[in-house]
Amino acid sequence: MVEVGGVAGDHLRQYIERIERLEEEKAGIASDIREVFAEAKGNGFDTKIMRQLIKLRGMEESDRQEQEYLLDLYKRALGIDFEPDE
Amino acid sequence: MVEVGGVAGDHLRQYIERIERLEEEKAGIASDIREVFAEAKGNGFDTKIMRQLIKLRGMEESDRQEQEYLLDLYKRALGIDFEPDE
Amino acid sequence: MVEVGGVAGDHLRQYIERIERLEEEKAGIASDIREVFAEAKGNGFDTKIMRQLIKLRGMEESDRQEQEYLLDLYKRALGIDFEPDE
Amino acid sequence: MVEVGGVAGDHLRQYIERIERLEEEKAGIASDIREVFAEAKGNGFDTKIMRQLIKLRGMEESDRQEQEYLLDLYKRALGIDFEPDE
DNA sequence: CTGCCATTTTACCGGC
DNA sequence: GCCGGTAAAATGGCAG
Repeated sequence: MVEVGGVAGDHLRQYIERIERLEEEKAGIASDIREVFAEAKGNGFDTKIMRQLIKLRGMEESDRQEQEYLLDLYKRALGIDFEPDE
Repeated sequence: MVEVGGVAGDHLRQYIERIERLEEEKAGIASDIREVFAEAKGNGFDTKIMRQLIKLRGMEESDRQEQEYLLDLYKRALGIDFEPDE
Repeated sequence: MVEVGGVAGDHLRQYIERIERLEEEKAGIASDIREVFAEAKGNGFDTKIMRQLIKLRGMEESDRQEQEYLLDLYKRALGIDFEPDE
Repeated sequence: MVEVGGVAGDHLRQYIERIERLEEEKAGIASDIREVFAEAKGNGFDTKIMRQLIKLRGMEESDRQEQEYLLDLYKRALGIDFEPDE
């Protein structure tokens, strides 16, 4: 890419403007997501837990199992039990 | 949030699904952005510089204002009560 | 706080310098922590799991239970099971 | 990491405990910093402005260099192959 | 595959 | 004491 102010420059500008437009859209959607969380929070839901849930749902089952397995393994290695009701 | 399987559960599900849909859209746009970068790269543009250009353009306003704000605070801290209008 | 360049200014400077010194120390320790993680990683440990473990250990038992309870509740509200071995 | 309760477990425990000790130190210093801010506030200083001052001082070098780097990239992007030394 | 960078998440602080 | 916004940490994704 050598030309500036010429054809290549125009192309560069077009790429950049397309990207900027897309990023605006992306930011708008991120804003929508924040709004939904805010609304849920306003109705008494715990957004932190909601985020955990969404992450779990999005996770491949195998990944989730692998992670649980490792965490359990490490707990054992440390001799921790973390009984739910103790 | 107390009901399970009842009204609250429905609301929760709706929030989660709305968010997941929005996140899909967002991921789609992120993918579009990547494609534009890839195309630009294929035409000989340096994507790293493009990213910096975009970042710079995005900062020009918001960040410059932040800088001015900081400088203003700084001046106030150095010149408190020296200005007539305080 | 009205004087600048006088007694109050000196005090301000001293406070700021004390804080900056403390923040340097803090940054140094943060760096040490990163090093330990890096070493552990080099010996085959999964640092993400380690972080989870450390967080669990540092958590109040009551908080941990509350969080687990809520996550379980929300899962039920969505009708998710997440059986460990299915 | 395969051994549990064996050598690997001991290593894990040692890493975790080292990190926890370091994090305690870090938390202690953070607490010191809070105290200094509190004392300054008690003597009539505005902690928000103090924080901005500290941030500004910290940015002066690193961030200014970043700005210069960005501007340099920018100029290169606008003037590629116009400079003799490229 | 490793390091880097952007995004996301968490923790903190000040105001109401 | 909560809530909002703001800074730090951590996770994930991408380029090289």
